[in-house]
This record gives sequence, structure tokens and C-alpha cells, in this order.
Amino acid sequence: MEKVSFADMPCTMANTLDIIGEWWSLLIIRDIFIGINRFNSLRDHLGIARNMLQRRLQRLDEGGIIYKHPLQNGHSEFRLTEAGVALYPILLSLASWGDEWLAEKPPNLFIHDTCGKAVNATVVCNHCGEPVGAHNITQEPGPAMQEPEASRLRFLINELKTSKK
Amino acid sequence: MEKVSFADMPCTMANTLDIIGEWWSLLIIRDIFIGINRFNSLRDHLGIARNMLQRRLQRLDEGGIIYKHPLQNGHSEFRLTEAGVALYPILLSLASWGDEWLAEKPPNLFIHDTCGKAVNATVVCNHCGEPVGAHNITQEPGPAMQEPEASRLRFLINELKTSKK
DNA sequence: GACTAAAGGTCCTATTATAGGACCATCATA
DNA sequence: TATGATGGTCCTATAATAGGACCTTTAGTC
Repeated sequence: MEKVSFADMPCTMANTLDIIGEWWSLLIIRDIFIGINRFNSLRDHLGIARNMLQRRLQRLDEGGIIYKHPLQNGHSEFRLTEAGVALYPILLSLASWGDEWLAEKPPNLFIHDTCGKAVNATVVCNHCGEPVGAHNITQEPGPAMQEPEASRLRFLINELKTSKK
Repeated sequence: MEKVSFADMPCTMANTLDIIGEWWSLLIIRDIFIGINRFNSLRDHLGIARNMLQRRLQRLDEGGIIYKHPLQNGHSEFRLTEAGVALYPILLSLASWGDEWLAEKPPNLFIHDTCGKAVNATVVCNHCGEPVGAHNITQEPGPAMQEPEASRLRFLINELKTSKK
């Protein structure tokens, strides 16, 4: 009855969620992005329990998202790795979705230095630059999108049951 | 000791995660996107417990992400609302991050109908079309990025303590 | 109509996770 | 030598999860 892990599912999205998909994790990452990177600052800003924060920080460290950087005064701060910094588009797309579909909420402001305007994230194709969405994407089952192991086993059991008759 | 909700945090990203950020939720949404939309199909494909699936589907329904569509045969299937369909960029950016940073894993294939190639999601600014990332975004504290209530209360308590001396 | 199976749930129990408080060691500063 | 900030650990009550048993409705078959 252990909490199910997504680490072994043949789907990179599930594998990603296995690292950053726990309750609090993405909010911790967001806070580190905005410069809140000391243990107690995170605790105070998020209102998270100390042991929870501890566990999440450790998991994100193991997952290669953050690392603990020692300071001169003997304390330490948490910093994003290259992989952690690369999570930014995910945070942006989450915020943009909320800004659009949770309308009563005031929007966050992400100012794009390049053009000076408040960004509303748009996801485009890296090849042609055209927007991508559910309507123009065909998802191929492919090597990574197959059934998870448990499902395959369940299918086999069912086959056996059927053939037994 | 109730599980902390992100619904009242003044941050649309947190509010979004409050709806879709629970364990299993985004995988269920992914499955509905690829056409797995019956209760038992989801159960079999994900290997999730029936009562868990039930609770997640209900939460996503309440959150306006999916709805239950009755079929002619008396059964029903789960479909994405407009807001649910709009989550696709989030799934794409999660998958793309995993494809890039969890290198040993085989990538998913998302074929972009517009250009016929396998998409690697890029997040751009809706104004200027230039890519956005942690390096070129300035996050303004703004109305939505302030401290959550608990933090403000903790601050007030601290003020009182300090002034008492 | 009786039987069977599929579909879609609910309910129960053991285990795990979470929240929140108490406690603790280290270092810096007054 | 106090005092407090920092960054933890440990304990306990409550909540969530996993997984199985069971149940009702519908469909199809004999």
C-alpha cells in the first residue's frame, strides 16, 4: 500500500511528475525562482511545515532540480540546477492557464525583458514556430507511450482467464 | 491537520495546482486527451485504484476540467471541457522537459499536424513571439504574488513579539 | 425470464503522508 | 554568558492512498 511511483512508467511526462509533481514541490520551485531560497524564508513564505519542506527539498535535490549551496556564514541556500531553471516554461504555462481560466483571480505579472510587456505564455512548435494545442497535435503511441507494466500484466491475466474457459 | 489547500493563495499558479496538482490528476487528464475516457479504461491503463480514480475524476469535474458525458448504452465517458483542453500546453511542456532532462528515457512523440514534425514545446511571449525563460523574465510581486495569509499573520505575530520588548 | 458479464461505483482496512508542535544543535551577536 | 536566528529532527493526531471486497445497473445470451 505504498504510494504509487510514476518513475517506471514509460512516459516522460509521468517521470517528470514523479520528481516535481508532489504537493508543494512546484510552489517551492517557484519561490526559489523568485529568490526565496533559504530554509526559513521558504517556510515563512509558503506556510509549509518544516518537516514537509525538508522532505521536498531533499526530493528535489535527489531529482537534480535544486542543490544546497553553502554560504560564508555557515548557513546555506537552495539554488536551481540547470535542469531546475529549465522548468520555468512549465511554471509559466501553469500561471498563464490560471490567469485565463480562473478569471476571478488577479493575474501574476511576468514582464518579458525582451519586449517589456506582461507575458501570457504561448506554447509553439520548435520546428515551425506555430502554436501547438490539443487540436493540431497527433500523439503517437510510440515507444514511450505504451501501457504501464501493471496494465500489461492485468491484460495478460485477463487473457489467461479467457483462454481457461 | 487537514491537507493544506492552495486555493486561497494569491497566486494563480498555486490556484491552478490546487485543481490539477494532486497525484494522478495530470496523468488522468493526459489519458483523456489520448482518448482513454471510460472509467474502467482509465483504471486499467493507469493501474490506479478505483476509489482514487473516482475521487480524482470528481475533483476535476468540480474544477471545471472534465465533465461526464452519458452514452446511449447507459454508460458514460469523461470529456475535457474547454478549460481542460486548454491544459494541453502544460502537458506538452512537462513532456518536453522530461524528454530533455531525463535523457535515458525514450521520448514521447507529439506530431504537429501543421508541419508534420515531432514537437518539442517552446514557450514564447504572446506579444513578441520571442522565447521566454527564467533568464529574460522579471517577475513583478504585483497584486497576485503577495504573501499568503498565513505568512502575513506570522509576520504580524512577529511584529507584536518584537514591539512587546 | 434466468444467467452471466461488463461497467461504474461504494465501503472497509492497512499503510503512508501530512500538519503542526516540541525539541535540539550550531553559530553569531549583544 | 545570554539570546536569538538558522536549519534541522522527532513525535503524534489526522488525512490520504492502495487495494481488495462487495454492490447495483445495464446488456447480451441461452
